[in-house]
Amino acid sequence: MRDTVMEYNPATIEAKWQEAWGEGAVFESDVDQSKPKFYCLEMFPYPSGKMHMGHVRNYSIGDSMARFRRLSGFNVLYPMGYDSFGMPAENAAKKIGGHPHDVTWENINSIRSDLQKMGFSYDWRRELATSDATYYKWNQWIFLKFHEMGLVERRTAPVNWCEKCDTVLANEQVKNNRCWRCADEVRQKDMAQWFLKMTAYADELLDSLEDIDFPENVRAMQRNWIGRSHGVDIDFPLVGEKEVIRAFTTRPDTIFGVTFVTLAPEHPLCETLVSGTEYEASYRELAEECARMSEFDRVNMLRDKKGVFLGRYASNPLTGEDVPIYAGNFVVASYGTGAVMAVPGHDQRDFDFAKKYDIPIRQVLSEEQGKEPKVTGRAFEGLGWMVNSNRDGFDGLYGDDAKQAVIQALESEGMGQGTTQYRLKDWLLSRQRFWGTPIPFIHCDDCGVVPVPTEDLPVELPLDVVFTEDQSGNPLASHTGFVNTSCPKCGGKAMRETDTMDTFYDSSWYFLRFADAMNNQAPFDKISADYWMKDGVDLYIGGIEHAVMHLLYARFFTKALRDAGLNDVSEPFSRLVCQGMVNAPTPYCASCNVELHVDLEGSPCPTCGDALTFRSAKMSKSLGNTVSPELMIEKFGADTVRLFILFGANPEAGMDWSDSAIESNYRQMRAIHSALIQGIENNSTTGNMDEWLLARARKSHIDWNGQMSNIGLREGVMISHFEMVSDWQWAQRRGGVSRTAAQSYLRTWIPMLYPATPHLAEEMWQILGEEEMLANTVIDMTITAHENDPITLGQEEYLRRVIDRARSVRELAQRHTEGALSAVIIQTAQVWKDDLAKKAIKMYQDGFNFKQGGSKFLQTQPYFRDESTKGEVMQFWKIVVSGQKKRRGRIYTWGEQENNLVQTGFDEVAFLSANAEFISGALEIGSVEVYRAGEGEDVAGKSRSSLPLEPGIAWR
RNA sequence: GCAGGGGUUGCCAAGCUUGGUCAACGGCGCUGGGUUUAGGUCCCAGUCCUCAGUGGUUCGCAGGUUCAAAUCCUGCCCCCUGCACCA
Repeated sequence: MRDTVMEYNPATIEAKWQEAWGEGAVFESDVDQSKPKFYCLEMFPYPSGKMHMGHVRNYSIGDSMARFRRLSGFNVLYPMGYDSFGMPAENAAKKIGGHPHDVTWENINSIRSDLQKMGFSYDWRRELATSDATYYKWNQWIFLKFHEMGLVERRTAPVNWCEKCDTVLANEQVKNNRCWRCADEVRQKDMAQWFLKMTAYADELLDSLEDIDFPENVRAMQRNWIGRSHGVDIDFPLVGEKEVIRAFTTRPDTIFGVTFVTLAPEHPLCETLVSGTEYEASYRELAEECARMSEFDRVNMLRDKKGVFLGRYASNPLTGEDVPIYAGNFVVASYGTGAVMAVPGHDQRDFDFAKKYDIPIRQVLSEEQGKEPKVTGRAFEGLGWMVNSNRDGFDGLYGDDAKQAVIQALESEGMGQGTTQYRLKDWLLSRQRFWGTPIPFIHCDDCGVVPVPTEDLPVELPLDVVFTEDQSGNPLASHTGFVNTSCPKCGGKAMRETDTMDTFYDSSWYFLRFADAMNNQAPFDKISADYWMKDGVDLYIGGIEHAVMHLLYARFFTKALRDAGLNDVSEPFSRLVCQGMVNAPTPYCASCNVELHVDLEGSPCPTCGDALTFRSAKMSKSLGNTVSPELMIEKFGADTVRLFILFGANPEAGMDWSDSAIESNYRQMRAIHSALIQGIENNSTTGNMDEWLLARARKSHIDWNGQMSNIGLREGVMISHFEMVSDWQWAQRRGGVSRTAAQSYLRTWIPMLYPATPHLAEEMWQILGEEEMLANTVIDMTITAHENDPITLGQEEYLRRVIDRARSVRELAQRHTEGALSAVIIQTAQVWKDDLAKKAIKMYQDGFNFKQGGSKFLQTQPYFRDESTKGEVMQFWKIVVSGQKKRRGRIYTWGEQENNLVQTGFDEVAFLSANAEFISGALEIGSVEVYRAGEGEDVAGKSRSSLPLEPGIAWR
């Protein structure tokens, strides 16, 4: 046995335990109302081939937490699946002339095998792939449910079209007018599309954001995205017409400053107003210019605000005053009403516009109460006191009062309506692509658009489709077997809907499916969902890139499904952790500010010819700076990779890949391994360090549990994988421990190694003689310190400090001494110092006022009356109770350990003498002399500076 | 412009919510020593300045509060992320 366990051989033990876990089905968990649950979830991967470092990081964090919670007695749900619909598979199929189904499964099988090699503790029974009909059937079922609830709408609207992806996109999926996936420019197109009415939940989505434990930036992004603003729709009657222009504003308090009205060029009224007039030509020019440009370019050139007068006037509903109507290139048709009441006095943009076109500027708010507004050459946009109102009853009102007064006046006169606007739009979820969930509707010439009856689900994607590179459009549309069907209502000939769902739909409820993944009667059972999802997924880990899209959709789904009666929970994720990126060194040109491919390492910059330096950049294929997890596992083992990932940085911080760091972590694993072996083989019957080592174990365990409970993985691992090794080694150097203590230490330590490096922990646990796997073990997390622990730990720290201080003086001492040093002389504090310090601590704890009563107390002390020591006593007292210069008095700085030592009358001389041999070894000095100051020669005058716990140290 | 997050001793990075035990955890790098046939591994020590030690100057910059500030307050500078002529 000895030979097999002496060497750390990760390949062997990792395979062994992965198999044992699988055979024992130890990670399978079911609803158990008697146990507290912990639902740990990672954003499931899109199966794009191999597992990459980003995945490794994400899942290493999750797996450690899942294992930690199991160890603590929780019933843990920890599932894994694949977000396997989507375009890359379809595009890959086109390239190789295959079917996305096959491409997808090849990738899934590859990723699954990678996941298993890392030893992640998933309940594999629950594995799912969204491209399976067993999953997407429920997508369709839910869609029909939403349809019943009135949340589904098919309507023709201008939508975002991506040419390259050959499909429409949701608003959330367009960044800077570019497709989030392929970065191709998106253009607007009118199409009949399917929408989910997410706006019906806008308020709840925004308001409940306050109650969930999301990172602040994610919350801010969602808040921003929903973009709720309170205001009022105001009707400006067209002069000489019956029609009105409805404008939305959040600043009704500025209504008396309106000097013109601006319409979006796309506003239908523009056309009506100018048609056949002298203003038509200039309007058309503007409108066409705007239409020609993509929205992106339009935004970019909007520094140049442009507008044209439309030749007509509208009247201010509160004053009857006529103001000109303009069309402006900066007014967005899709926000609010597409019309803006312009107040140049209090809106900088309107101000600039008014200056340019010579429109009057009127200030109707004052910055200071009771004063006239200042003329500053720019708009005052803050809240102020109303002035110059062309109507009684408004001047002097401020802020919300002012706004409310105006809204009330408008409402009572039927000229306006208080309202709330959102930036959030309904979710456009239809896609003109093959590899997605078919939308379960049928088009019938007679009956219109008819839902597929639930008993006919799933509407399956055909497998007999040939994909080719030159193909364009959706192959579903040309698959007659799929398209041709009969109408469920009238039985007549009908056609299937060929649009499929956005893949974000699939991931919007997969966490609920995981709660009851094998269910073939329903998407999930309510009891299971409510058990596992109570208060949401307890820990959800994934990338920040889904802050708005996935996380918003999932929140919407959970609420909508709740209203459908499928579950009780309202928020899917109670604690969200966005793990940081994994970066790696990349060639970098400082002058050009570009990161370059690793192949260019050592060459000059291809653009400017400068020498390249290195910089950390996100691992990416295009830079070639990726590191293959597979290779690393092969080289160092999964446990080392996991340790590196967890110890390298806190979950939310970015981390840099480093070859030397992973090697150092591998060394650490070996150090742990050999310490464990040494511990297991220890047969000593005596042990000087028993008490100390076990006290350390208790303290480490308490700290570790605290850190791990709060996802402080880096700190947790530092304790379990670093400090505890050092403690073990220190105990060995200081005289070793007995078999009993070693065994006890290992029984505390090995389980602590388990969350981060489970294979090694299981192996050692078994060698230790335990029969039950750690995977099946619950350990006591309520370990507390023993009463004597502070003293035990304090003494050892005292020794270390004495040695440290001796070392730091050594060099200086050498300079003052001729010849080699031969002895270190340690003078501990005089008895009276110990006594005074003890009293001072007690007095401090009793709340004694040292400033007032300090010197009076001193005078009662015997050693104070002795003229020869009086000065020293004074000085000492000051150091102890008030400190000197920047350093506080010792009574304040001593911790629990020090206080305990001083108060229990710790005998420093006896302790140091007993350890003289160790000290002389550590300091590599022949002789160690210890005595109380005054009881031996006062070498180098150190007796005076000796303090309790800080003996005077001299060299000779 | 708006919003969110940051700037800590060579690098990475704790701590700052609940001011004092913070010259400030830990890792990397570097230096020295030991172990080893050698290299590697491993172990020990050092790594702001000064000094036979309880001293000085540090935690983006400048002020302020306090007996006491990396930690609280004010202003400024810089960096990152998201949104953006949103009325």
